[in-house]
Amino acid sequence: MPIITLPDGSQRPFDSSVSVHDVAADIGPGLAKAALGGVVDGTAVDTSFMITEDVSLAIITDRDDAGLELIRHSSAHLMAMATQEIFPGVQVTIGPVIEDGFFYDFATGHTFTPDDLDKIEKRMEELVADDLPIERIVASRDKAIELFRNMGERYKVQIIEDLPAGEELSIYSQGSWMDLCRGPHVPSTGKLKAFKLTKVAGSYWRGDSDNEMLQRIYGTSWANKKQLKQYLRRIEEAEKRDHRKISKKLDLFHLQEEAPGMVFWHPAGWTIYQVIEQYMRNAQLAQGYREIKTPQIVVMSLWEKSGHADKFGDDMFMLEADDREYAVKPMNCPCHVQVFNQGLRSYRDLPLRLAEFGSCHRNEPSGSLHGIMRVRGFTQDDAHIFCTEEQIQPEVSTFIDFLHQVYADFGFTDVIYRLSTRPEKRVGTDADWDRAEKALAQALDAQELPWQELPGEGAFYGPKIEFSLKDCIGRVWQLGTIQVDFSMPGRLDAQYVAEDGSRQVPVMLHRAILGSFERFIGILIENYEGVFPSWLAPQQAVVLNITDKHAPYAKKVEDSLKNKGFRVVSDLRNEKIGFKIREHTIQRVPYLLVVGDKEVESQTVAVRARRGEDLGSMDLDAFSVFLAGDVARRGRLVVEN
RNA sequence: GCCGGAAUAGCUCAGCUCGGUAGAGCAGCGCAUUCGUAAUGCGUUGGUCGGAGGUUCAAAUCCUCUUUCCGGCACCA
Repeated sequence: MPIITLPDGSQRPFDSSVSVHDVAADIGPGLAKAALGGVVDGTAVDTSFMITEDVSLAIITDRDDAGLELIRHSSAHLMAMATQEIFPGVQVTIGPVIEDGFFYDFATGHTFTPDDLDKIEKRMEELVADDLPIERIVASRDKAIELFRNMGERYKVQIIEDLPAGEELSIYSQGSWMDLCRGPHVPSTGKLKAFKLTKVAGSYWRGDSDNEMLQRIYGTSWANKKQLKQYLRRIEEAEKRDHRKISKKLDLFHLQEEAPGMVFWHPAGWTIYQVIEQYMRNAQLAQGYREIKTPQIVVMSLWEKSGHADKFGDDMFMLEADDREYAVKPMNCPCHVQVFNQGLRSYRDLPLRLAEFGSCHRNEPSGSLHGIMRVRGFTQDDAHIFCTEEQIQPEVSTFIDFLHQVYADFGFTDVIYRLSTRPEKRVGTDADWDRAEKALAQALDAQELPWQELPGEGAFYGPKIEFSLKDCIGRVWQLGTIQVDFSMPGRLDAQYVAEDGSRQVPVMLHRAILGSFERFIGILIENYEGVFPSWLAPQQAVVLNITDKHAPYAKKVEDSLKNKGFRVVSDLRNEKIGFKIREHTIQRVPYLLVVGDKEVESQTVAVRARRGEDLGSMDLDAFSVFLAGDVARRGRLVVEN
């Protein structure tokens, strides 16, 4: 006699056990048809799930996120079925749901082409039209192994073999096709109404590059065609924000074959870079950092001593001169320890915060390069804080505050926080790690930040917090970080004299806020879609004359604003005003200052914002005050577009 | 690094399937126009088709190698 409690609190008693579908039908025929699954006491289940006792139940339809997840998961199965029908011999592996879609990894000698995707998609449509019921079968582990072995599915067998013995497994079937799967799934293939296969790519079996490569087909799937269309449009729009495209239009930088992964900054891009660097320099000074500059190229023996040669040797650019081996620095830390080591340090000097806009080079794998987000030559807003163990937590907390202040100035709010903890191979005692991880976790918790732990992902020398942001199409990029290091100061003989006169090894905190200027600017471009707030805009205003006779006045306006420190040019070309406005609007110049007879006469400028808004006429002082206010606001307001 | 795709004028792209002397728009340059808030008109320059080999009477087009880029995977100190 199960009594079922629905999300609205109402209760329905039943005489005997019922399926989720039965309950939906009892509520209404519309819901029965729309039901894709259910949530029973917090667990997602199929519509066929039998309820035998008192439970709470929510019916899942395509209006719920959970419904979309079912649709995507079942879409992955549908794709796998279609693929195996068209390409016999293809083996299935895994096919999970991902953001906005799904993928399935196949093992096959055949290479999937875009044409194949069309064929598979077509077959999927047919299978949807057949409205095949999707059924759940429970089998023992041994039976499942036998079943998939007979089907020739070697990868599935491996997956099952890794599950605990004696476990009951579920197998889902649709028509003649079946797959091992935890489920749940939608009740029939007819529930899948709007999907599209988007791309094919390689992927390693079990994510391990030592294993064979599989072929992954990605797809997206939605509740209806309209949603699918909206999604495709959203992606199309998002791709317009791509920093590689915008940088060409705005002439910010370029990359070329002769220097893969290294940026050629153009005047406009370098202006942005310089503004950011100067901002960070001032901000760090205010936070008690001291700026230093250390060598680009250092002999190998230092990298051997620091441990870099051993662990990252393959990624370092080496060179030889006068029979000595050198490496271009991949990181700044060993050099910073050299600065720390000059002279005798006292506990009174701690925490000592040494900052450098350090240019680093790493020979990153060719396939990992990506615009200016992942490059081989980059500059970090790097700093190392030498401190005592007791100072770790306050330093980390202060740092997080500082980072938030900086990100707010750049208009970033959706920060992803991650704490990477001790890896298997590590240095330092467990007690050290306990304290360091706790210090980092407490610093995050103290600010009530939502963070995710990445167990085992810490550096060998200590745990770290990563601060990441997403790019235009949702790829996550790490920008800021703070890492605790118990190892390097000792390896490189850093010491200070403690209060009791003993020699102690300091702890070192590695930290960066922007991460690298290159990646940060890449994210910034995509975030603003090239419409930079005034404080970052390469040109803050352009003076436009109506005809030649207004040129001297335009020049005067330009000079006057330049003298006040603004980035201003005048466009005195013999072109119609509409033409010039169009060009500079496309170039995203925040303010266009038009000068004609009226303005010369009244000694003003007619101000137009890049969005097209007419801000009216102002005299130069008024405009200067206005622009200065705009600049001072930085990115803290949502900018116009 | 691995799997797949791509590379043609400064930019965006067509031509490649089926080999027969390389094309458009924009930009640039010249001339005219002196104009009030997102494209004035006319004329015109410009490419050994990423690079190296090969097949062929003939290669942007077919084949091989290679570089770089793009999408994933792996990596990311």
